[in-house]
Amino acid sequence: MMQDRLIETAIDQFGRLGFDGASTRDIARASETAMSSITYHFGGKQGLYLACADHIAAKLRERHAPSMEMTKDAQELDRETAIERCLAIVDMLAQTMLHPDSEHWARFIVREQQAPTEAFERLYEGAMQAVLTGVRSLLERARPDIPRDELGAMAMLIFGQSLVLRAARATVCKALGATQLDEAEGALLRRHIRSNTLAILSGETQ
Amino acid sequence: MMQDRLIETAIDQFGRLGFDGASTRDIARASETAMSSITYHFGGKQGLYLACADHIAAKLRERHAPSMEMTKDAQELDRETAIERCLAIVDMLAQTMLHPDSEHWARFIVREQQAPTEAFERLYEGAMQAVLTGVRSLLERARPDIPRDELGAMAMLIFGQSLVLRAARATVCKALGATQLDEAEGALLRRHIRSNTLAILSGETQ
DNA sequence: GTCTATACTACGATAGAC
DNA sequence: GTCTATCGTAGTATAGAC
Repeated sequence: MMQDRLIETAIDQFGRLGFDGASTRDIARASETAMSSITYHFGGKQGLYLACADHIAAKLRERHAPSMEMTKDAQELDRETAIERCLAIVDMLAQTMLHPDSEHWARFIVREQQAPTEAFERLYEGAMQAVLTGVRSLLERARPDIPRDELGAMAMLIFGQSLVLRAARATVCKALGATQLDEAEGALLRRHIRSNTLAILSGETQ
Repeated sequence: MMQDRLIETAIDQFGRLGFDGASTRDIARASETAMSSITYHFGGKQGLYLACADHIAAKLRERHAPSMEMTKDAQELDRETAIERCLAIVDMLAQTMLHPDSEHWARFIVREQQAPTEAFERLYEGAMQAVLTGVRSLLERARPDIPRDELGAMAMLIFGQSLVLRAARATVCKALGATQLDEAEGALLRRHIRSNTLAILSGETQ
């Protein structure tokens, strides 16, 4: 399908060059079609951009479906199980950030975070919101000492350890003395993320 | 000075729109000068871009000079003092990420992280490297159980909690149910960053 | 040093053939 | 549904007046 082909290419180009930097000419050429196909299928550059956001949200939702399953019965879990599930979800997120496939669309998302447009709403409501809500309900069991309205903040701070692997990838590589993050570095980082998160979640219950 | 005026405007525009999205016409107009001033002072758009990176590095270096002072004698510190200083530096970083002034240049940096150019080298060598090295030496005292070649990774993961406040600002706001991060949200986040980091640094020494 | 004027290139959108 | 051709706009760079 030509539409998917265009979207895949566009996510890469938009992520790399930004909305203005990317050119519909180049996207069409790389997809081996005419520029006017974009007008036909998506109505224009803006329409293609939003279609990219929807596509990414769907991928994300699919990828984190197993994590979501683990948060369904959060209310009934004991503390240790809740902690263990949090660790599993955080590790899943870390793996996503380390996975080469995430390179293209992660750039797209990070860009939207800086200057949110309608595309960010689609990303958030289409995928992020569910993960955030799920983890929040697990944190409620794992850290009953924390007020409920502060759990969202805690979730984001914990996620930060994983998100930094994409959002500040260049610096992470420098810090590790590596040119890229492959199997060895990934394992090391995941190990530390796990033990750090465990330390945080095992914190005082008062 | 017209050069500074152009740089300030350019950091904002480049950060917001990316290298291609920003236009020298607009930057010149917003700086109330002619477009050809950019050619004269910086040689062209690319030169202006690199000058922005140098300017940001200098600002960062200045801002974190006190933190750097605290890492000078890291070798001689006892564990508790090393931990306390780490917490202070991490809090300083969090404050930087929360400070409204960082909005403009933080966007610039995050952009460079995604697709590093020569500007990233200038940012890293001009400012980030020193902070990273300093914190690594503190971590060596705070967590003697961690192999030395893994301390860079640890530093970045800990920083991640603060960096996420800029890199994923839009999602952080959603998670807090806020439209922006002001005094109240900032205090809450800093408090949790501190206690999370303390939990991590107080970890097993084997 | 700073301006105006201009040359040249590339962009997105669209009309119309097939 | 996909192509080619073209229009109008906006980009950077540069030459030359002051």
